[in-house]
Amino acid sequence: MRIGELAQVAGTTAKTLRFYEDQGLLLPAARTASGYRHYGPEILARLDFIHRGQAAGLTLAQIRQILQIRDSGTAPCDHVRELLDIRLAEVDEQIAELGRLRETIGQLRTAAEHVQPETCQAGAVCAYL
Amino acid sequence: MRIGELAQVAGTTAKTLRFYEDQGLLLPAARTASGYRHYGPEILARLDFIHRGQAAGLTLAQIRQILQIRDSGTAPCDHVRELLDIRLAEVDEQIAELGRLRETIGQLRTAAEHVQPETCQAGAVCAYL
DNA sequence: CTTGACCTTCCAGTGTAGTGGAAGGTTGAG
DNA sequence: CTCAACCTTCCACTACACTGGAAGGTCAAG
Repeated sequence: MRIGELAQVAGTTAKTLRFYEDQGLLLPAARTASGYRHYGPEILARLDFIHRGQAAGLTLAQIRQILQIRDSGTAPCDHVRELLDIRLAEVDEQIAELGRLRETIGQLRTAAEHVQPETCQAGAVCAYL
Repeated sequence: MRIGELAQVAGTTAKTLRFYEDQGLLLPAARTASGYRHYGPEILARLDFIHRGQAAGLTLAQIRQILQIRDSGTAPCDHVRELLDIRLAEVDEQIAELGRLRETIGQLRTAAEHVQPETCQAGAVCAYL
C-alpha cells in the first residue's frame, strides 16, 4: 500500500502519516527502489490504536510512549493503566474547573440582564464584567 | 508610573504589558522624553477588566473587541452580553464533551483492571485501549 | 563617575497537532 | 511519449498568550 491509499483507508492524510513517522509514532516505513513508502496491512492496527488513544484524550507524546514500550517487546499494560488513571483525574479536574467557570459566567450574565446602558457610563470599561 | 511598577501593582509583567499594547488591548502609552512608557492610575481599571475577561474565559481578541467598542465611545453592554451568552454555550458544550470523554475513559479503565498481561500478547498494540 | 536596576526594540521560541506549499522525482494509462 | 496523479523533502505557518534573550539606552544612589 502506498501512503495515499493507506491514508484513505485509515481515514487520515498522507501528510499526517509522514508527520507521525517523523514524530516516532510510526516506525520508518519500508521504501520502494524509487523512495516511495510502502506499508503492509498490519500498520492499520497501529493507526487504529493511535486514533483510539486520541479519542481518549491522550497526547501524541503519551501514545508514542506506549508504542515505544510495545516496540521494545514489553506489554504496555501497566503503563496504559497508569495513563488512563492520570487522564481520568485530569478530566475530572477539567470538569470541575469548567463547572466553576460556568457558575462565574452565569452570574455575570444574570447580572448583565437587568443593566441599563446608562449604568455603563461610569469610568470603568464595563460595569458587569 | 513606569512599566515595571505598573506590572507589579497589576500583578503582571512588563513584558506582558508591552505585549498587550502591541496587541491593541492597551492604547499606546505616553512616553517620557527618553522614551520610557508612563501610565496614570486609570490604566489599572483597564487591566482589571482584561483580567476579569480572561477569568471568564474570553480570548484576548474578544476582550480587545470590547475595549475597542468602549474606546470608540459606545457602551459595550450589548456586545458583552452576547459574548457571555456565546461563552456560556461554549462552556456547556465543553462540559458535555468532557462528560462523554470521562465516560469513555472510565470504561476503558474498568476493562483494563481485570486484564492479565498474557492477554496483551495478541498482535494488537494493546487489547484495551 | 560608576554601577546596577531599569527601560527600549526586535527577533525567536514555547506546546499541540498538524496544514500549506514549493520544487522536484515517479508511476501508469492512453 | 505525454500528462495527470502520485510521491519525495524541506520550510514555514496556524492559534493562543505569552516568554526569553540580545543589544543598547537611561536613571538614581553612592
